[in-house]
Amino acid sequence: MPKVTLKKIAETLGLSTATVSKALKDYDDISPKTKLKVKELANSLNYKPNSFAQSLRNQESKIIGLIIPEIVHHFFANIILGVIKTAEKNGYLVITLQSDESYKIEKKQIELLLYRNVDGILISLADNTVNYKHINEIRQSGVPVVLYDKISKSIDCHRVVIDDQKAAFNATKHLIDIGCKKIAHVRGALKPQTTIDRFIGYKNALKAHNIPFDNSIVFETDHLTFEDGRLIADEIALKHRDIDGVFAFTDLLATGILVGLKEHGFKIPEDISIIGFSNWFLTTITTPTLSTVDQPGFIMGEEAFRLLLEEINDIKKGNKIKYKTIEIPTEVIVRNSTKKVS
Amino acid sequence: MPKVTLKKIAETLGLSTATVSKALKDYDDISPKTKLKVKELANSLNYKPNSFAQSLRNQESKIIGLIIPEIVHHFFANIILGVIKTAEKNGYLVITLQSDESYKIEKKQIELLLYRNVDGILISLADNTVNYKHINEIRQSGVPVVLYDKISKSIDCHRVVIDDQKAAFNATKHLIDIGCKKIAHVRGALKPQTTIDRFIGYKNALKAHNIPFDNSIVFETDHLTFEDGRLIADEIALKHRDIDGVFAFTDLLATGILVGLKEHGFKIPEDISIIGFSNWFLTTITTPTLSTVDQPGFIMGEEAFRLLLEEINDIKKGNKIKYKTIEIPTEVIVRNSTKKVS
DNA sequence: TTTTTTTACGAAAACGTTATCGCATTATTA
DNA sequence: TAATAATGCGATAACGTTTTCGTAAAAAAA
Repeated sequence: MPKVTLKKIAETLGLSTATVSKALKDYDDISPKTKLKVKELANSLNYKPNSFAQSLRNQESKIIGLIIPEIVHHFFANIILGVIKTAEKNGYLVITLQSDESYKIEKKQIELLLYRNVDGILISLADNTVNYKHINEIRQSGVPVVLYDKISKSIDCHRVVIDDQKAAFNATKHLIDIGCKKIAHVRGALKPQTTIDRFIGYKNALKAHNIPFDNSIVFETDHLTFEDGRLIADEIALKHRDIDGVFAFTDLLATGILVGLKEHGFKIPEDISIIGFSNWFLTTITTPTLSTVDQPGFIMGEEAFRLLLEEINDIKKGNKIKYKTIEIPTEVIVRNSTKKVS
Repeated sequence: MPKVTLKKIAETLGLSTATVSKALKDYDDISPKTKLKVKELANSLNYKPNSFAQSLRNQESKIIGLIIPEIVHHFFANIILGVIKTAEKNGYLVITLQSDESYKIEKKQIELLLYRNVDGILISLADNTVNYKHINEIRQSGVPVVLYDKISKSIDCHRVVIDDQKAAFNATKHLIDIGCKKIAHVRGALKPQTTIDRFIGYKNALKAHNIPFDNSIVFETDHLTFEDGRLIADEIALKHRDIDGVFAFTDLLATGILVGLKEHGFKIPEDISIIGFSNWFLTTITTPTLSTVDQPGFIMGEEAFRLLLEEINDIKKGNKIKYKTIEIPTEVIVRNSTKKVS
């Protein structure tokens, strides 16, 4: 299987590689007959241009990099899908890497991607990333970056996010609307901005509806696991039986709480309503099914790629770039774990 | 940010690009002093070789393609992770694509990857792929392919699989071992080989333990969904109350059955034991937690990449290749949905 | 017919790297 | 001292493509 190149086609046809190249690209200084001949031969030989040569010549790879903190995760898997599918439609392929939520790995992977001359990078910052030199290095090498989901406000670039405050506000408001009076919040550690924002949204909703904020029913946990959810359920059953609504930071946590409370004999949603966050698949198979806030990963991935493409093209055209932050709307999904108190 | 190339380094140092290139690569016909000078300058200028030029010159991309039927899926996400991490360790990056379980898309994506001159392709066949011309085209173009998970025995290449028959045998055997006498099997449609193999494993286990096979308690469903599981639970509750064990084709199905049976008042595992397949995350959060068969995605991805790399290197060295099929061991994970009848 | 325009193609450089040779210069041996 | 060997570097071609520019030949206009 000898590689078929422009040169080979040119030789068999008695033309120059220049002519062949132009014929295939429909340049208008090539006669229709020549074009036809060339295209026919190219087809029959199953000619595929060598993408390295093209990339080298055109200074673009048509490949972008995607850095994800954790692939095995419903939300992020959806992001990958959104990015990949949109990229493919636009003639781009995607190299995916997982940072394991580590700044060090994130940094190394960025270098890896730059070395491969990707046309752009999509990145969701690792939780322990607090230093943005590595991101700025990307920009200095002229490669566009778009931040998605876990962003930093101190990096000037396109961003795709959800409004965590608003989403949390609406989740809490839903509990209030169905009649909950004593609403707990279960959250993670302080670090990621999302934790803070959802907490703020929760407090804002209480305030907006004249419900006093009570810090003793804000539960903090480090691990955001199912098991942690159960432990918090124990605590609620033991010390806070007057709670009638729970807004949890993630669906997994919410599921743990749900199961834990059921084990303590609480009826969900009759005794306590529970709402989670993210709309993971598992929320559809709990008993009762879990109300949640949909965090649309696919759309976020889609939009992130679109923004990146926009910037790539703007750079090509020499347009001045005005960085945007796109906010993807979230939606409260009401299922059976929250119910109007009648 | 002008690109720093070999030429630039050569010019500032009064050397030729050839010398610079060789100095950086520690050729032994370059003096130590020159090497030092070159490396220092390269470092301080933050020189990164242009990977297109290298690829063009060396005829290798150090990129492989990975085609997955469905990314948003616990097992496949783990495969991606296994591939990506192992590839990264070995200096390769991975372009991931999703075939949506479609032969047509799969075919198009293979072309996409070949056009980009990937050094190899990892692919799990789409359920509706019955024609293997597209796979053979990969091989004809000299690019190695490794099939993983959903393979075809009629394609001669490296393969990574689990032994579905053995795994299903062991799952069923586990039910028998704990004392189940009337064991149902819930399976999918005929098409994928996995369906057939697990069914065979189930039957073999019955036979090996002198339990008569009863086709009326083999339930077939098209969708492999949670909801389908519930429907089958209805059927069991209605017509087959003597069943004391269920081996389901997937964890999701098993979860549906578990929930459905509980709603019908069955105690799990006291009345009926249930075992699923794949060890998805959700099996750890059902009540009771679900016994299952671990299908180790990460390891499969890891091994698939290793085989691919082996073939890439064998081709380089001109070694003759003997195709292997690696079987990744599975393991029955006993949780609370199966219990010894005392 | 001659001049001008149009048409159709090719030469050549460029993208950045690598590896084979060959050739000076210096060091070693006779 | 002369012949030989080792050392250190550079010229060059090659990987395959794209695009600018130049130039023949053919067509149109004079």
